[in-house]
Amino acid sequence: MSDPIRDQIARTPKQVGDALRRRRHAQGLNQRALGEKTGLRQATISALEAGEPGTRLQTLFDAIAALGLEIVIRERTRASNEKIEDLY
Amino acid sequence: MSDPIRDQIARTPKQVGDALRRRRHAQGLNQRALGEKTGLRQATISALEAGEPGTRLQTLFDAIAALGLEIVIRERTRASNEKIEDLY
DNA sequence: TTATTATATACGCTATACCGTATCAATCCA
DNA sequence: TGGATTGATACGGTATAGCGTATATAATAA
Repeated sequence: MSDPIRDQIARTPKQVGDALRRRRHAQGLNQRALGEKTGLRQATISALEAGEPGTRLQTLFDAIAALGLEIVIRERTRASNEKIEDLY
Repeated sequence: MSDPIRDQIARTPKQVGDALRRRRHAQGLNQRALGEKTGLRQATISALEAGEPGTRLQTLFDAIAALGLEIVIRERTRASNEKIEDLY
């Protein structure tokens, strides 16, 4: 089964931003460094991590790639429902 | 482990679009119907599925939610690398 | 505290998403 | 073959992302 530690479920841009920020910190990078790896401004990384809903998909995938991540699209599960709700 | 049938790996907006289109078809919906569920135009669904890189994150999550899906962010794996490369 | 680093925010600019509406093109069946 | 459905594309409009640059605030270390 999937790894609940390293697999981050996201249903909103905000949750995506939070997950990316955790990954970036785990790699010891600051926003400027990630910006350099992706060709994006530090301010753009800031907006992405803040969960700005208007962020472009390309911006997300630029960050995903630079952090060595990938996205999985799957059906919502009961288990993941519960975990998500715990966050509120 | 994760389900390779239902879990769709995406590293690009195009792959996201392809995955969403498969899910929509599996649910017997057309773009207009999904547009109504999400409050988006049929043309916007078309662009999302076409993998337009400028698509807004909110648009993605509107569709994700309407299709009963969720996103997982995880580290790239060797296995998933191979699967992705097989597509080309 | 003070210096340093990290992140958030601002301004003017260009590019483009998404809107409503409409049409065109392709696919599907009867 | 021909009508219906589906998806792609167009136009003028408004809203906003991301740009370079700069600064302000926040967090951390000395």
